[in-house]
Formats: sequence, C-alpha cells, structure tokens
Amino acid sequence: MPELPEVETIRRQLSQKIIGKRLNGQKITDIRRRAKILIVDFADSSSLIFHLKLTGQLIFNGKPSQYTRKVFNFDDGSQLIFNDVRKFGWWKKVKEVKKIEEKFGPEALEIDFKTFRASLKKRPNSKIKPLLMDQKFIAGIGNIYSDEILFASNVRPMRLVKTLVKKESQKILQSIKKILKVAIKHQGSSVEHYLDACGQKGNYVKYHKVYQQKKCSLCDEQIKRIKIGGRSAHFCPKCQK
DNA sequence: ACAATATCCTGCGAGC
DNA sequence: TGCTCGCAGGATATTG
Repeated sequence: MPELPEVETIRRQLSQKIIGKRLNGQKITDIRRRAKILIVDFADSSSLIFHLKLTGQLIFNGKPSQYTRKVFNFDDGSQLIFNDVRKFGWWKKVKEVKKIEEKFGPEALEIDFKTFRASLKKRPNSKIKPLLMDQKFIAGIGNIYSDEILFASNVRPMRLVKTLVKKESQKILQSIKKILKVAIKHQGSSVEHYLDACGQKGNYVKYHKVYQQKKCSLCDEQIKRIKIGGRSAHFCPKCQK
C-alpha cells in the first residue's frame, strides 16, 4: 500500500518526467506530495491531485490493463496511466489545493520533537499505532511503516500514549524519520500491488523486520500478529515492550 | 470529545 | 476440482 515513501518515490520520478509538459493545454509547474497525496500543479494555480489508497498505481508510459482507470495524455505524446484493482484510489482536479493540504497534520519527515511530544500529550488514551496512522496527527504513515517504526522503537503497537516515557517518544520520532528515509532510498515497499512510476517494484520489503514477517531477525522469537482497531499489527513480544 | 467500528472493492488463499 | 467464505487495507462516516 502506498504510504509516504512510495508516494514520494513516485513524486521524484514523475517530476523528472512531466514538469514543463502540458496536460489538456495546461502547463505543469510542479509535483509535490502532502501526506499520501500526490499534487500536480499547473501554471494557472489549479492542481490535479491523486490518492492511491490501497492498490493504486501511477505509471509513466505504462501499458494499459483491465485495471487501468484513467490515462492522462501529455502534449508530447507521453502518458500517465492510473491503475487500481480495488477502486479505492481517486484523482481530482482542484482550483485551490491549499485547503486540502491544511487538513493534514505535520509531515512525518518535518515534525520536530517539541511539536511531536506536545501532540502526544493531547492524546493520552490513544494506542500508539493507530495514532501514528492518523493523518491529522502526523501525515504520511500507514500500516506497514507504523509497524516497522514501532519495532525500531522497541514499543508495542497497543501501548497507550500516556504510558510512554520521554525516551520512548524520542525513539519513536527518531525511528519515524530514519525508517521513512531509508524506505525512500529503496523506492518503498512492494506489498500488494505497489509499483513506482517506472513500473518497478520497491525494494524496502527486504528490510521489513515485523510487517508480515514470521520470526524476529534479532531474537528469533515468533512475530505476533494482532488486530488493533480493525487493522493488523505486527510486533516482536521480546524486543518490544 | 474521544475512540472503536462499519463501509467501500476485488483478488486471493484456505477449507471443505 | 470447484465452490464459498473471509481477509486485506486508507480514510471517512457512523456508532458507542
């Protein structure tokens, strides 16, 4: 499922390919990302925005399939295809994208500890994993990376925020940045259907420590898989407290 | 005001 | 073999 590293990978690839081209006569001036939303800006200050949700793909000059929901044609004959098996993903032309951008919490790669800790204080009774996935709390993290971040932090996903000591909050924020950055470096994680804008798989799956893993790479303990708020959560009962 | 649950959709894997 | 059933998940709406 495309989370921050996957959308960021697509953003970087597409910015090389389509900035300066025209779509329906409109010149593309920039490609940005906010949370898991990809934003294509036009010269007239309107934008085309995408959310890939679970199984969305945006592939430059890709070959259309039965799951292709939309083909965007550029003035030079190149194209961008939007594939989506489960049809949860969407795209939308908007006049004023700022309003949408404002709905999200601070970007995961930009938030500072002071802000992070203050936000945590406001949600004492939340379980940490669902909170990390709350886009209004912090933007960009989904099911895969919340599991990986909490493993790296030695904190169990069901821990209540009010039980976290300062050191643990620090470790969590540190892990958020580290894991997301490394995942971007490896073009994200290809579980389910994710492919980047070149139609390639992301390699970060190789580095997953808990998400859909059987045994802990550090202590050999069986990885536990539980449900938290209707979502799967993976953790090592030995390494995570 | 907060947190938990249902909802959308479709392919896939388990089980009979 | 071939069918049914349940599961996966992001974000929103609804319920508790």
